[in-house]
Amino acid sequence: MEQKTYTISDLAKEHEVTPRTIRLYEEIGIVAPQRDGNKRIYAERDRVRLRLAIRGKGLGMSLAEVKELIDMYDNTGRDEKKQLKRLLEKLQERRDILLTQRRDIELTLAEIDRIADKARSTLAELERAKVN
Amino acid sequence: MEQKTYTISDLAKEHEVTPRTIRLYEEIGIVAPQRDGNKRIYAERDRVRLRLAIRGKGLGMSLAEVKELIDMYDNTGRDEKKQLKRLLEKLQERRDILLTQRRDIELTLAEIDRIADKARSTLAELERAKVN
DNA sequence: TATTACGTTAACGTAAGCGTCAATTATCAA
DNA sequence: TTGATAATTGACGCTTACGTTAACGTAATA
Repeated sequence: MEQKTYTISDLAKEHEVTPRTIRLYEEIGIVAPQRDGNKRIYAERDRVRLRLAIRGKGLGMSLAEVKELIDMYDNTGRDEKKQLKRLLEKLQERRDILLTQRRDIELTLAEIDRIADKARSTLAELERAKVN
Repeated sequence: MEQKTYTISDLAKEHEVTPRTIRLYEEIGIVAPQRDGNKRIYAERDRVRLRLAIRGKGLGMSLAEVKELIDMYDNTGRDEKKQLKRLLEKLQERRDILLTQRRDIELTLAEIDRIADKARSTLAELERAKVN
């Protein structure tokens, strides 16, 4: 089975980030491309990890947190009990944070809808009053 | 109706931030306490805005974005059409972002549950095998 | 009165997350 | 061969969001 590969600008365009960003993520250890001379060759695995990283960032995680979490995704299997327990703890922590965030999003969405409704009705009044 | 007021450390403790943070938020315009001599006196309005700010931060907003959004919460009423339309646009933008975030949270939660299940069953196997 | 707690401003420090050159190399089409 | 295009490695700079002294004032309490 042939592996599909990507250049840095392939991934940059696809994810709407700059190459600089991807190189930074490599420095941190989020991606680990192969080399063809001095060109970086990214595998599907890198692509997935990049996507996960960007998603995590969008949720407010630091790159360090992102790396930790993503490494865990890859890490399943062949682990000692201690590692596995640690993994489960970490997952639980992140889960709690995500649940809090989801709740905060619901709260904020509700606020926004409330404000928007108000604004729309005020606007409608102005229209009726012909205050253009 | 008497107004309840708070000191900076009241709010700091309640929201688990340092006074330094609250003073920074004042500089930015998120809160605007009264003064008693050179002591800051926070009203309920400040408390609400601080809470909203912290919530927004937890969702990955910058303080500038937070301020913009919070100001809009306060701004309803006595507005011209143009302002109202601008407000509605901004609310829509933020709404879209929140919906994306919510979806990303669902995706991440699903991933976490998948990994956790796997880890738990691996752990159970190790237990059975008495590899302690 | 001395201590403790809490408040103030001012200023420097720092980690994160890139942007932005600069100087260079490699590739590919015309 | 000559550009044009894309890639590379530094290296410096910048913004955000605070932390962390320092140096000092005030107010209640022992």
